Amino acid sequence: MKLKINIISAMQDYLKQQIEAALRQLAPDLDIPEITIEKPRSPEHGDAATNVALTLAKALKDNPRSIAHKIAERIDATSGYIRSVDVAGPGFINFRFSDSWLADQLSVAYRAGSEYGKGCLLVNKSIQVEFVSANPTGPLTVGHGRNAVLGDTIARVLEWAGGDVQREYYFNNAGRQMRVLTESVRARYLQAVGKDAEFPEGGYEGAYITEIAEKVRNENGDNLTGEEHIAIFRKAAEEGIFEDIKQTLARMNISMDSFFNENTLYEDGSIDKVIGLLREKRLVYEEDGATWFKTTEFGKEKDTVLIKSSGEPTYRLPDIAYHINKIERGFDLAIDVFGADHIATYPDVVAGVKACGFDSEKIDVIVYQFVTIVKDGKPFKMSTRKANFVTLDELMDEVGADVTRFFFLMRAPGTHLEFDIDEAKQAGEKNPVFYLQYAHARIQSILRKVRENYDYSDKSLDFSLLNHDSEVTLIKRILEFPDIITQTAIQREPHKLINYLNDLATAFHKFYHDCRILGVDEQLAFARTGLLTVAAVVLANGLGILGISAPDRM
RNA sequence: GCGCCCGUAGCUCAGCUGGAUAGAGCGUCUGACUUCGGAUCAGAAGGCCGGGGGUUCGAGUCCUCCCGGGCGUACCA
Repeated sequence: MKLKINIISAMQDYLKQQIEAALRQLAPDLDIPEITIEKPRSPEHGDAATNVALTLAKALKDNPRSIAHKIAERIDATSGYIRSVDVAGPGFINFRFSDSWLADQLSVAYRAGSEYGKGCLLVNKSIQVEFVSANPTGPLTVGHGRNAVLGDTIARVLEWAGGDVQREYYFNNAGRQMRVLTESVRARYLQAVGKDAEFPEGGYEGAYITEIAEKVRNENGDNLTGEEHIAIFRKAAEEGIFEDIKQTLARMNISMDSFFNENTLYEDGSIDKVIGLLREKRLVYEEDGATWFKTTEFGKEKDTVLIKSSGEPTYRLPDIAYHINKIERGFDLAIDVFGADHIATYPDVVAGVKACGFDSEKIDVIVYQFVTIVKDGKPFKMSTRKANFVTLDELMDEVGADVTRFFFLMRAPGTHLEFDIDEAKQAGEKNPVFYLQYAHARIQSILRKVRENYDYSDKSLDFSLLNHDSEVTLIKRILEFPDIITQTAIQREPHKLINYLNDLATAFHKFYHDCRILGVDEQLAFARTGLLTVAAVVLANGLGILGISAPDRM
């Protein structure tokens, strides 16, 4: 389905219907194409425009402008929806919304109150968003931040579109990573109690490892030197790190609904079942002691190992089983959020799920490009193992959770994000997030003053009094909000919501400079108060979807 | 080598899936309230949209070939 943003959908439907009716009169035999209505870039071209006349020039054997005129004169401009229809440029038809229609729509938004913007696109859809999914080998880093914030924000916007959303964190506490981690903790422990321990090759060097080792020592004493105590270190490492991770997420306004341990897929036989199903389809074979998946059948250059000759599965096998598990749990849609480095696994998983007879269409992926950390003016290479990373907690200590979330969301997921630590730190007052928050706080301040000075009542608000350019611009922005949410939910690109909120805040600030509330005619003052009430709702709701606070004072 | 992503103002990035004169923030320069919050607003400067071909009424957007970055391309996760 083609869906254009920035056009109020009711208006869009109305215009389409009008144009179709005109076309049926003009050319009864014509196969009417999908009519696109868009918002022109320049306000001079009206509030909405269509290019049908240009696209139909060939089919109708007429020049676009002539067609456009014929359509335009068959459209009723006195219906209440629009106040003008014009033909312009090479054959565009431009429409202008009527003041009364805008006032009516604003009134609808006003009555919706804090619910304004909620949609029904995904109502009755159960959706799972899986994100973060970092194995418990260390604190979350700035690198994980983009994943976490994107996943949570997309979950929020899907909820606003009516979806029933579950946030899930998938982890593996049984693989090689965890063994190395455990060995690292144990080595630090042994060193602490004065034993001559060799630090494992490629072990985790962060200070948090030493802290966990210290904790084990405090709780269990100095006698865990034998190999038989390894489980204690493992458990301490996993639990300690997971606690940190959950706290970090909570600080960022993120709360998971479920944690899924990869291990359950082994325990409940899912792994064996997948291998069995793939074997039935003759997509699996043994070679060199390993079990291979015939990914060449799906256009890949090489087949892929599912079970190593050591008998240990690669991560791809549980990944397939896990996604089948999601579908079996009944989700209508299962979204994965992962970084560009995992892109290669996605086709294998989809192919595996499909081959096992499940509907892989229900799986969707959001791939985001890497975050380049810039520190002291130069790129900063990070590695969890080497412990030369910046943790999310450190970042939030410096700039706060709101700024952190905003930075990760302000760019399209598909583009590389440059996160300049120094800039974020010194951002302070000029930070873009404050522009939005300030607009909200400023409106709240005005609303407080109105309550102090007037006996404000919304019983008989007359929004048709709002005719100033700045008022009309703000109203139009406000009316775009529900469509922006729908669009963001479909495209899963939260930066579009940010751009919109920026435009909205700009429209408000402009209004503020041009139009006063205190001291003008009371009916007008009340209408403006109503307008600002809705503007504040949109800012608060928009920021809420981004997981960012909307302060009343700052 | 092959696959995916990216290349737009000095810097960081938008650009509504092919529309009209390519935008914003930061930075630079110039202006603006004796009343609602100057964390604001108005204006200026700044561009061969990496480059060449092509597709059509129309290309930053689509196809192709180069150039330049990132990430994959493991019996690592």
